[in-house]
Amino acid sequence: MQPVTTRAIPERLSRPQQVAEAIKSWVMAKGWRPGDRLPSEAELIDRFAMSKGTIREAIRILEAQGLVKSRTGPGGGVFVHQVSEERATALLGNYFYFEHLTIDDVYQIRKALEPELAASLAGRLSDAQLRALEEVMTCYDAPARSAAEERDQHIASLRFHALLAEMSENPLMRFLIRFTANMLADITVSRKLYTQPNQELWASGLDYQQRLIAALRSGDSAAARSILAEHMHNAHRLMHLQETVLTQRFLPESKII
Amino acid sequence: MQPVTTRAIPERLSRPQQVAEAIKSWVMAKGWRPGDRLPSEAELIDRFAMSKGTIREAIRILEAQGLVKSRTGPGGGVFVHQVSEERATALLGNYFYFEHLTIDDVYQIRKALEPELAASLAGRLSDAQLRALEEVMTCYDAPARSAAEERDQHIASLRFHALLAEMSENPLMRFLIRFTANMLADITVSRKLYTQPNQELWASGLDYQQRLIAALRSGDSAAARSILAEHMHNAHRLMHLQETVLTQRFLPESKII
DNA sequence: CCCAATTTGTTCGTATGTATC
DNA sequence: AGATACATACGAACAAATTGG
Repeated sequence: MQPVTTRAIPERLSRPQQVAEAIKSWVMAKGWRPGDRLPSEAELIDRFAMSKGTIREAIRILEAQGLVKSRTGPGGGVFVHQVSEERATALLGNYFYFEHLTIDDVYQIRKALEPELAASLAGRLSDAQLRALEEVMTCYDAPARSAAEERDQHIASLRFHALLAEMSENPLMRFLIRFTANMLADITVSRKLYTQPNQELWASGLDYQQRLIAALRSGDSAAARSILAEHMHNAHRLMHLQETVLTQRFLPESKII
Repeated sequence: MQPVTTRAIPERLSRPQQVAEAIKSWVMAKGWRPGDRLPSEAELIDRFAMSKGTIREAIRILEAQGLVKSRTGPGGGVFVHQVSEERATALLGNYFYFEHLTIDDVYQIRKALEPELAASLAGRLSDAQLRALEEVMTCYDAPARSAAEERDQHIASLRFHALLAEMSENPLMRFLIRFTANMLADITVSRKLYTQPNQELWASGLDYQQRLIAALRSGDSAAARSILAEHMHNAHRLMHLQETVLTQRFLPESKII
């Protein structure tokens, strides 16, 4: 038997990673905010006593995380950058490239969150906001007559929900609603050819947005909650009838509802 | 007046970013899975006709996103890697370093998700899983007598919820419950010195876990839902009494409940 | 234990591109 | 147009880590 040399944890970070972490702590400690400029490459090389290549790799790491952006030219350099919603969505999306999600998974979350969102917004929206919601609704006035039309309506519906989320003051709620909407928008409908669009089902949800906006305007949060809960139930059922499946792919950063 | 050359969008990607995206598409197209080896640095240099430095920066970008890992030595190379929950948590946490979250924000989500989680698990857990939950509960048998003890109980409670989430078959639910728990664990309790721990409040929630486990065992999902809803309400109220505040910092990848 | 092969990791000098003045 | 200040890119050499003989 050999005496096993227990290597505490072989999880040593590469030097660029160490430098990236160091810069991150530095930014935090100094309280630098988006727009502030980090020291130039040359200064970083001095301060960390690392070569240009290593420093550059460290900066790439931070850039990939969305924390900095760099510009060339005079007055250029590396700048602290607020992580964008797009970047955060893409990065989290990568996680679910491997942890496969089903339609049911996404709808379990939507069913829990969306009614709560609606309830929390009731009576708190301005006229301008309510009008903006009504604006997005226009493409709903008729039931879909083809699979393609139905899919378009679904996408439009997701946009409506994303807009609603945008009106929440809760950044986590905003992000999650929009993230799940993006996951659903990024699907392929592989419906059997003989399946007809289910008109009654959409008809039942046709006026839900009018009713929702009325509830939001009057401040009836219980009504808003139940209207959205009912709609989620219908939408989920419709996806099942369509035998919709989630595609597996890395979300491009650009694509956002 | 000069004829302005309208640069469509100055969002040109740097070459390492282009290479990183190309590799990502390549992995997707080839259907490579975690553990599969990418071509060696030398081969990538040939294939993309880029310098070593550029290729390495591209690999660093993918590594920062958690998509690949590289090892030195013979048999080494760059390998496709499943994005870990820790990495995903850290990356999403960066987003909320700038989009400040309040306790209320996090609890609005928890209040919506946790009862739904409990309901979905009722009647679906094995005896071993139920016993594991009972195991974690043990540190709850007495009300806290100091602020420190109360905080420890809170952390333990978060661990209980994380364990419960782990039993869900919904990867999105699993991630979100654990993410929010991590956000809450990463706080400082800045309580006024003269504030005493609120014993009645904890006492009211003392046996909630026993009742929850009973409901889970018997398959009573309505009961499970309402028990957890009630507990969330109490926990949220307690946090307010403690004047707890969320700290703003970049979450280290290691720290997971 | 040492040596050799393989692959990533790091350094440095130089040159190029880009934006500002 | 030219000078300046900055990031960006390249190439060759060397270092470190891992594996197998």
